[in-house]
Amino acid sequence: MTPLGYALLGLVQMQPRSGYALRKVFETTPLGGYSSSPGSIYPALKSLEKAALLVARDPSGKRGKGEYHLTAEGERLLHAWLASPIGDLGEAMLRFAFLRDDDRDATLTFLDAFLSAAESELAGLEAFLAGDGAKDLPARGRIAVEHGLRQLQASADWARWTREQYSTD
Amino acid sequence: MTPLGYALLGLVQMQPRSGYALRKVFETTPLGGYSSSPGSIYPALKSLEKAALLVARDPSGKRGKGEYHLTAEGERLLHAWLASPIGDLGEAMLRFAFLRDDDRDATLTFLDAFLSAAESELAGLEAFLAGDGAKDLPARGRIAVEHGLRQLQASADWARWTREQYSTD
DNA sequence: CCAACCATGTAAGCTGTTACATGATTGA
DNA sequence: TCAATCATGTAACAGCTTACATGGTTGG
Repeated sequence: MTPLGYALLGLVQMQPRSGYALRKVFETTPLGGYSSSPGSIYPALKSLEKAALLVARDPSGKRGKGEYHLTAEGERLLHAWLASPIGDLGEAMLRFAFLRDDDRDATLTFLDAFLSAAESELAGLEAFLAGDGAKDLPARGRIAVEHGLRQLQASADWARWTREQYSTD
Repeated sequence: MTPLGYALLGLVQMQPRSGYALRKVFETTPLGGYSSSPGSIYPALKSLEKAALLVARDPSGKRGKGEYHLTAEGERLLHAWLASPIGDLGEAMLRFAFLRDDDRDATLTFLDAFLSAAESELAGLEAFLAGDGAKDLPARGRIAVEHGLRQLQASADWARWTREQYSTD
């Protein structure tokens, strides 16, 4: 399963949509970073259908092939993904976008894990700068790494800020 | 040309290196994000060689195939890339890492362009949040977009901070 | 001498990009 | 009626990932 696949499952879970409607979401929102154009979305939908994670139903009138719905298996897979340990921070943000709105516990757990991951990556970059590995990079490389540090700090800040919004205690 | 290709050209321009040495750089620095393992690097080197952007020379002793050097064409292409207009910010950071250390003008030009690009993306995200496009995203989607805003702000801050370091006036 | 590292590759498979193709329907 | 948009696809190609394969050399 690719990120695009999970994004499609997540959008369909929010509400059943046709392939075209899904395509539009990617064209008109920042989700667009995960795809572009029919050439990726339709084949991806087809493969999700073949894997029995989605089904197309109820063509209204005779146009198109109807709207996609999650199968039980698709739902299972989506939730497993949402609950899986955090690896890549970018993928984690995609997951966050599809976390259930009402599940405060899952949200807080996620944010804690996200924060840990960001802090651990931060520590890694700092160790790299402190060590001698940086000698293989050009002089500008260190400044580029500084950019990475700031990005990770922003991620960590976001996690702390968001956590406060969600914790009622 | 892929980002990996440019990264290889840039590293070779810094100093001639063998395929193995290049591989090590990717394994031990944050540049690793652009590649992984022999399966991508060696084929990429081969294609750069076939395109006459790199040549392997001077096998010291009989081990390996020697070190890669830039051809005139390779150097031309690398510099064209370094000077090209900024599209993707991630790719732009890779370029920054390989900008010539002594070229203050190019650096300042780059940083200005980078800042503009970041600010323009910021404006885009803010417009998206203000508009009605956000209705297609789940509730958490807006908070995820907030993360994107913070990332772009961090990029813009980095550019301003770095610009100050480099401007002597 | 044996493990670790030097050093380079190949092959299968999946995904995504780009570009093209098709036909229906709606609004001006 | 003509352009735009709805709606869905296919085909060629490039690139990366994973996994496997192969030998030489150095250090303990």
